[in-house]
Amino acid sequence: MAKPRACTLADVATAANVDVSTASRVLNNDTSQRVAALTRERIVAVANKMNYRPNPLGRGLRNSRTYSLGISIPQLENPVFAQIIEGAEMAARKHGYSLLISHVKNLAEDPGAFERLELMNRVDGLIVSTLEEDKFLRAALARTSLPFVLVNRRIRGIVNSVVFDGKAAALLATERLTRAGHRRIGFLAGRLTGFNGLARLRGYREALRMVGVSPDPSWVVTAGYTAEGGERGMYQLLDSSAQQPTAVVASTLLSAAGALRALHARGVPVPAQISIASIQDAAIGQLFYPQLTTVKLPLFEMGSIAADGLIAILNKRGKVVSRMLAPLGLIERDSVATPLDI
Amino acid sequence: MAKPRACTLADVATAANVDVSTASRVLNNDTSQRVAALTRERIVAVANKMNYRPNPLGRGLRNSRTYSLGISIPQLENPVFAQIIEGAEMAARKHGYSLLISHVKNLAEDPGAFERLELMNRVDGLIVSTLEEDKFLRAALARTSLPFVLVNRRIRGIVNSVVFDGKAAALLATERLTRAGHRRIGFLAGRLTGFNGLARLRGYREALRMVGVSPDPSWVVTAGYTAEGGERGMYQLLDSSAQQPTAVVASTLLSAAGALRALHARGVPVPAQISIASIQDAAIGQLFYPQLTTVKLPLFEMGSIAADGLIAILNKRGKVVSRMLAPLGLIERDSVATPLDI
DNA sequence: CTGAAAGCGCTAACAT
DNA sequence: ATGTTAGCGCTTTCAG
Repeated sequence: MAKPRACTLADVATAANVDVSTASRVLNNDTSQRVAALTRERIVAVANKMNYRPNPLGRGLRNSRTYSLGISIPQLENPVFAQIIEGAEMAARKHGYSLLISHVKNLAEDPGAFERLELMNRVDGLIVSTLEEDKFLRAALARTSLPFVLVNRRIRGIVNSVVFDGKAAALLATERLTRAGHRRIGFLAGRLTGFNGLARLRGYREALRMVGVSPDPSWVVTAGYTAEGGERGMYQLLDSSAQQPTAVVASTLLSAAGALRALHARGVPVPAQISIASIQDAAIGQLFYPQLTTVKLPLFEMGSIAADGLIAILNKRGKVVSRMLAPLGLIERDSVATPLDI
Repeated sequence: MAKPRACTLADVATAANVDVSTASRVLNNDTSQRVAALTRERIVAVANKMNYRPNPLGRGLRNSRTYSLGISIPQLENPVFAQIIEGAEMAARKHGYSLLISHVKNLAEDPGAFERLELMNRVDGLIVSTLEEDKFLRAALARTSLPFVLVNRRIRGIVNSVVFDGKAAALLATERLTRAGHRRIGFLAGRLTGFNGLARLRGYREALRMVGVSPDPSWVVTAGYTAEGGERGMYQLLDSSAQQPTAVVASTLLSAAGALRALHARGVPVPAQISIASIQDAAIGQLFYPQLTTVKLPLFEMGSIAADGLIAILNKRGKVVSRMLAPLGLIERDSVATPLDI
């Protein structure tokens, strides 16, 4: 109802019969100087009644801060990133920060993306989620002097990062398959280099070793982070191996979906002939056919921890944020069955 | 490479041996006062060399503008909205604006969402995409004095809106089905009130009339905008009608996906026994099984036109933006076949 | 054609 | 315990 006329600190101060500086002190809980309890209450009351909101521009100009964080996301259409964004947004808002979502499609071709966020948008810090190779990420990061934290990525020499335990996640997914009786299990890797790719590969291998299987190298295939990659990878698995796998672990939801598409195209029944378990979950996992059995990841938490940590660093309340979160467990749906030939 | 030291207008002015006011005039193409061609070139050259970017805070404080637009989105996980966002972001960036994406889940429970965007984030204008009922939307809009444009929504008394031609889209989808020979066609409506719901319903009816069919009311079912809604709607269609439809038009991708799930659960083969055509397309349309035949919508364009128009209004270069865009055509995939009983 | 100066809203060092 | 003041970076009268 109340027409939100721009109400400034000066308005509040006048109405409360104090100087702006006093009002500022009170409203910022400045402890360095005491102010009479009565005055304080009066100011707070007036500010509330007038629905005062500090102008982030004035405040930002003064403090050289914008109270906004940038989050760089590689795929807007991928629902998995929506969870990271939601987590980051919630945490940012809790601290009075806002979140600028930036769709950074290709760091290799556009290495100035972060620099733009710094120079043009003046965000105070960066939450970086990316699928790019290390060298491109490093190059883009080198162009900015902004504090940042990596989400779902760990690279040498960069300490601020929030990741999930990829090995544990892959182990969970693969174990689900071995538990069902599978022994010839394919692996759709995102990439076979770097922390993320390697961790998941190790989890996959360990789960196989635990049941006495030494994985055939031809079962491991690079599929990238798209449905097309998953589809190609699945075809490769179907065509190349003498001993066709009876089950597949997919590194991401999208590659699992792509694999499903390849399987449908070939008329391979899932899970009757080939089972699939995916690392990563999102609501659409329930919309594929069959509905995907997945490992649920703490994506929301990663986003919120990254934002929390970044804000702590900005406010000198923290020095680093380096976390590895455990997967949230297995979501049993319909893409896993016992192998035919057991 | 270049460490982006914060370079201010004063720095540029000093380096170019002019006053900040002159530099400001040149860099803003201020035509009200002429400045020597030589000085102008010198300033521009220096600004480029120093990689000068105006500080949006200083500029914003002075002009009471933030040069940022807010876009309110009801579902972050729904890939369809990603296209609107991308369009809006592109257009905003082209004009030097940035886009603040705000996930507004529930306007009914949180009618202050837009007001917050105005007061706390100080965006200059709002692009509003929502699935809420008119009255909640109106209530939330009434709380803010920001200029706004509705995307994918047209309601009485509000002129700024960018929509697609829902009737044409529904017609396209339904016609695809009648062309295949279907006559008993169900319709999963989002809602049966308001511009959007009604337009699509009309398109559906018209397509049926064109082949001499008067639609049975029991074929039309309200499914909302979620997969769950689509699933429920499909069950309803399957169970309630004496004359079960041989095909279904879904108002949205998500409701189509939900319908698919219901059909799979009942063991109904798609498209052999029941065909589906969906209004709305996104990349995941190719990941469902069967891959969905859809009507492609100008979602990206709607986002960019909305942003363009809003910025024009903010800069007094325009008064209103009111557009209805034609659907982008039918994407033929695998969810439509000829009916069994023809 | 260019410079000087005020002021947007806010905070913090410095008075009182 | 509270007020005064300067200044963050920018644009825009107003002078010259």
